[in-house]
Amino acid sequence: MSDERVAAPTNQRRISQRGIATRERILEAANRLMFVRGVNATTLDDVREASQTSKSQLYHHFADKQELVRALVKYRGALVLQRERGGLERLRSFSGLVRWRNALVQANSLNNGKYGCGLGSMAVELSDQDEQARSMLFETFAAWEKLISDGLHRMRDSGALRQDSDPEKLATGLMAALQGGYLLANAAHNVAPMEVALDMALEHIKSFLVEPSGEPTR
Amino acid sequence: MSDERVAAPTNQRRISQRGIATRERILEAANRLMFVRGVNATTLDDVREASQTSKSQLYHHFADKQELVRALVKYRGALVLQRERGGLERLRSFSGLVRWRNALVQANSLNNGKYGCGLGSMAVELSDQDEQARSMLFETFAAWEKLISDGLHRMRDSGALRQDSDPEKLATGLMAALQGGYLLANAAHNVAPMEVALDMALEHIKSFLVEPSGEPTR
DNA sequence: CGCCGGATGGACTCCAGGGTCCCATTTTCC
DNA sequence: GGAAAATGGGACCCTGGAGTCCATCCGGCG
Repeated sequence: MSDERVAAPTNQRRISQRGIATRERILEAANRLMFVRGVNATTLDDVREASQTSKSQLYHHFADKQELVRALVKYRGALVLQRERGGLERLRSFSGLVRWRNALVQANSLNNGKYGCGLGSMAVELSDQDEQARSMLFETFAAWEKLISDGLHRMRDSGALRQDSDPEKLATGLMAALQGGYLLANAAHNVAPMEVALDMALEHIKSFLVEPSGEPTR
Repeated sequence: MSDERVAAPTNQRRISQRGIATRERILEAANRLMFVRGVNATTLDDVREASQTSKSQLYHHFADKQELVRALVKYRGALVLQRERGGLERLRSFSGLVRWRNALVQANSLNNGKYGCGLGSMAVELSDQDEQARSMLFETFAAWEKLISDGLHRMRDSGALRQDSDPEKLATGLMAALQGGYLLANAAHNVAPMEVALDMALEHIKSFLVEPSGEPTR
């Protein structure tokens, strides 16, 4: 592709603070709306209204709706990774994982399980209709899983996890449990399935601890 | 709402063989198209064309698109449950679970992980925009999980599974792993994550077997 | 064999929502 | 201060796609 267009915030064009702020406001509004209604069910007029901007600004900052959505994928991905970095960067012990699990469950319980995972929902909605979005989401999932597997690697290196454990696979399993948990919780409007799913994954990881701290799970 | 309309295939109105066949053709086409493109990205004209019918027939059999979608939720739910009943009804051993896992993985690998689970995708796409669809999907997931937990109960009763195992929770965990696996596989266009996720869940169940058949997982 | 109501074809309506345009205002830079 | 570009407001255009309508066809039944 010799396409000059860059998904990143316009690079060569002069851009002011005000412009950046507007762009940010649009993304923030799109993020909120598309989180609760889904991408396809959210109209540009909704976004325009919620962001207190106008059509011309939407199209000034984004070529079309697809570009806005792609920008949102980046935006949301960055938010999630930033949040997750906070919770996982220093992961060194099993109890750290439990704390991480609790934070996710609590956050989701505030919505009674509704809406699911910002990334997971987009992945389902977009994977079959926008290859570029799909691949960005894939990358984001990979980065997220890496945060987890890095933590597990640290645990293995420090002797907490058995040498024959496979941090990458454990991380993938945990991520799948998380996403599946989000999905079932959303369908049920209830966090319970998400808890069960995460507990299963943690239990599985626990089984690789060098000295199991007591009984398997609850 | 004292609305008399019933979602079920028209009950009182007389209906001919030909009519039934047409209705079926429409659902079948909608099923196919919406599976690969998603519900919202599929138009009624697409369905009309693919089913070799006409607008008047679509609206003869379904009040509007939403009703068609709800009918599809039922239709697809019935298909999945029927298929799953085949694979799970006689589940009595761990190796039966493994066979079940393999069948799902193989089916999904035919698409390189694309499209995900027919029910899971709908759950994500519809849960936030159609309460009725959401609740039907929830019921279907519950029935599906019950097929699994019934099998696990049989295993527990026969002494294969430990008495202190919780078939319902194990089934939920397995379902979450399956759905999360579908989701990640779809984002990756690759079945691998689904395999890892299912293996994790099976490993977890294995840990409740009365006599573990060897080493934990691979 | 003619009648009736369901089944069907397909043209037509209508509007939500994506996308364009033009002019006003503000900022930036010389 | 003023030209040029960025930012902004919002009316307008236009198409896709949902939903309507009616003439015709068919098949079972008296």
